[in-house]
Amino acid sequence: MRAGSVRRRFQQRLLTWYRRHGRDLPWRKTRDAYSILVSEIMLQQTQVERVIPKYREFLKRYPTLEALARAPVKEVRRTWYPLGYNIRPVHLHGIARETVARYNGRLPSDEKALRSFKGIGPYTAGALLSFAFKKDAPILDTNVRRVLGRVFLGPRRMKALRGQKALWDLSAALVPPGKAYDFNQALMDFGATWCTPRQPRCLPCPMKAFCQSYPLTLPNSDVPSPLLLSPAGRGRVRGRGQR
DNA sequence: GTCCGGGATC
DNA sequence: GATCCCGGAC
Repeated sequence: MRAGSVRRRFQQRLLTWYRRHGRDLPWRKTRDAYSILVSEIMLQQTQVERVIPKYREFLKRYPTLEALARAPVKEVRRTWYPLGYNIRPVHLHGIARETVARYNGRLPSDEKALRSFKGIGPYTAGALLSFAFKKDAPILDTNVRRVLGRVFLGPRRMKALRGQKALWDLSAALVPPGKAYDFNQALMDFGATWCTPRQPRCLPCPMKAFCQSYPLTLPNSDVPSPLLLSPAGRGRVRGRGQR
């Protein structure tokens, strides 16, 4: 199968999967860049279920970037509690103030300016470009890394991977022009709810015909082999992941 | 009780 | 690579 063909099938199948299985999340109902920024900062290292109520509370208290910029940072930290990683509200507040001071209150929509803010790294920049500004930008977080690694590379080439550039390039090559928003949201949902770290749903997976990791069996879902349980075996076992 | 997962910073 | 925080899996 040619690479371009796999790419198109992946795009098409992912978007079809998303129409049926995509999550209904509050930050997908808005076009307001500031609201999307708040959601993305909250979603760094924090699960969706914990973010949802705090996202609503935060936006009620600070409905606009200007309102957030006016607030004392100490109060913003209190509002943030108990989401954790408490440098994040400080960064978010700094982004709001800097945007008011340097960008006339409008979040910049180019990557370089976004990355210049503390608290916006490679992932969040891509998320803002595609989700808030509807640009054809790639994203790469651990969900996406896992999905693309499994489907396009397989375990061998994944292991051989050094940095992340190859996966960024792959993510970029996959974005269907004009559909980055839906496609990237779909990638996130697929990684979070389907192609999960543990017990991925391989059997009903729409990608299994061309997935480089199908069928995936995790080390800890194996039936314990007699070798591992025997006295001779036990002495040589070093935790999970034996090959 | 311990381990795993998860972006950005330094 | 260490650090930040916490929920959930085991």
